[in-house]
Amino acid sequence: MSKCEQCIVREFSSLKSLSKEELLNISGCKTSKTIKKGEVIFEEGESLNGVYCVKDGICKLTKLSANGKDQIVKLVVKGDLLGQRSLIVNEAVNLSAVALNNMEVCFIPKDEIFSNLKNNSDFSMDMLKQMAHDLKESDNVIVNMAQKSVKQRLAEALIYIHTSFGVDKEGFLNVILSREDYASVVGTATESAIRVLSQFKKEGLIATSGKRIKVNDVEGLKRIE
Amino acid sequence: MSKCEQCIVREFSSLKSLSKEELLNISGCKTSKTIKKGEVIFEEGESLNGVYCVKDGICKLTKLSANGKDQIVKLVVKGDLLGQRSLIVNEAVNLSAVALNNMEVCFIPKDEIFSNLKNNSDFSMDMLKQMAHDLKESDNVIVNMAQKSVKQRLAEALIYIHTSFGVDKEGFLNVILSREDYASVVGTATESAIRVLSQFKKEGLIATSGKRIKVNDVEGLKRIE
DNA sequence: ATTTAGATATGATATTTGTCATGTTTTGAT
DNA sequence: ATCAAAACATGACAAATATCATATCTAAAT
Repeated sequence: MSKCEQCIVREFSSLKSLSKEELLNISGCKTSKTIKKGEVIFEEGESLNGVYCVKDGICKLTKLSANGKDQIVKLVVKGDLLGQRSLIVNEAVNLSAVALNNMEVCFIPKDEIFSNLKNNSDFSMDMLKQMAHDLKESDNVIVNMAQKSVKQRLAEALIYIHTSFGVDKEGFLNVILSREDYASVVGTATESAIRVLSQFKKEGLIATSGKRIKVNDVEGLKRIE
Repeated sequence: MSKCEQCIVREFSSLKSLSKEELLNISGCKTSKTIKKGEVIFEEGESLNGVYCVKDGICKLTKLSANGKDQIVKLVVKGDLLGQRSLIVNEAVNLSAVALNNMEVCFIPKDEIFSNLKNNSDFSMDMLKQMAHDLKESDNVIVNMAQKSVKQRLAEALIYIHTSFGVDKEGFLNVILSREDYASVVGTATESAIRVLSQFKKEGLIATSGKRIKVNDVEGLKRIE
């Protein structure tokens, strides 16, 4: 079993303040897991007995709305933890996590996290910082949802994915979402998302090949009203 | 100067895990402040050197959107802390705080908070819990904004204010918001908010007297589609 | 290579929401 | 009590978005 201490992901994650001994403890009780594209890591309402540390791959966090549609609340990458929020308040998770490509995750049991929170104030602080950051992001999302048009939201989603997750050798976005997923990110009907993407394509702001999307003109997307 | 130890607000707030000594320290360096209805406590972009503990009154947290409209992100009551998020990540505040009625707040300097975070893991834990809770709330708001109609959002806002902040002897909501504020809570045009409220009134779901609103039929509001 | 379900695309139309104009009511200051 | 400014209200219309229908494309399974 690989050691957490040597995991490249560690330096990006909230785990960076843990000492060698603490990391060894985690290594000893963690379980690695491979998750295939499309598979569910956990589902809204489930109780988790620990957190997942994302070693590789990308997943979406979704929440089921009253009208039966899924809303994508966040995209999660390498280095992020999954499930820490619900662990801390000791509740069932409020979001579902679904892999968007093949993933490598490590499951770290609850007790391990709590004992480190209790004994290592730097770790607590990092966790606090992570949550404070997430909270700020959430505030931004709320304002965007409330005040911007579908076109603007979709343009921003494309820019966000472009800059945060990067592109492959051909220039296509590394994160591949279905049109339905895009609709679910910006909170609109699938047809509306398709229409707006078609328009962006006509205007040369993006190019597509199947479900792969290439962002040609970030500045142009920023100017969308 | 009044002592934090005796402050009724303490038991509701994240400060509840602090020891007598820690509270005495805070008492010694805190400053009490009276804030009048409509006054700004802090503005988006400002740097805070501490947090505000709300002793009495209600305020709104708003964020200016790119189109120049304010979005109300959260309503804050007795017992809540203001500014802890920005303190923890050491950034300027991302929201403005404006009093909705006369308020009593205490300002607690940064160092005091940090030293307690470092030395009292229960306090850190309470802070984490508070943020985890806020994060869950934010997720819910995001989904509602993205998936529900203005009518539904306004109905839910009324229910939320009704149940969370209560009513006066005559049955009117304790929190008095202008129509513009309601629009800003649900993310719509002021005229739209006015129209929907008028409709709710016609349907007998609410009653109004000036800007005061009485919720007559919570169940009816829940059924709004 | 063929099939076929699912995804993407687009038109037609309905519904929701925003904007502008204008009138009325409320509120607070004098 | 009076007045002005702000808040509230409502109509008419425009724009954005959703919904339904249907056609085409794509990718995975046989």
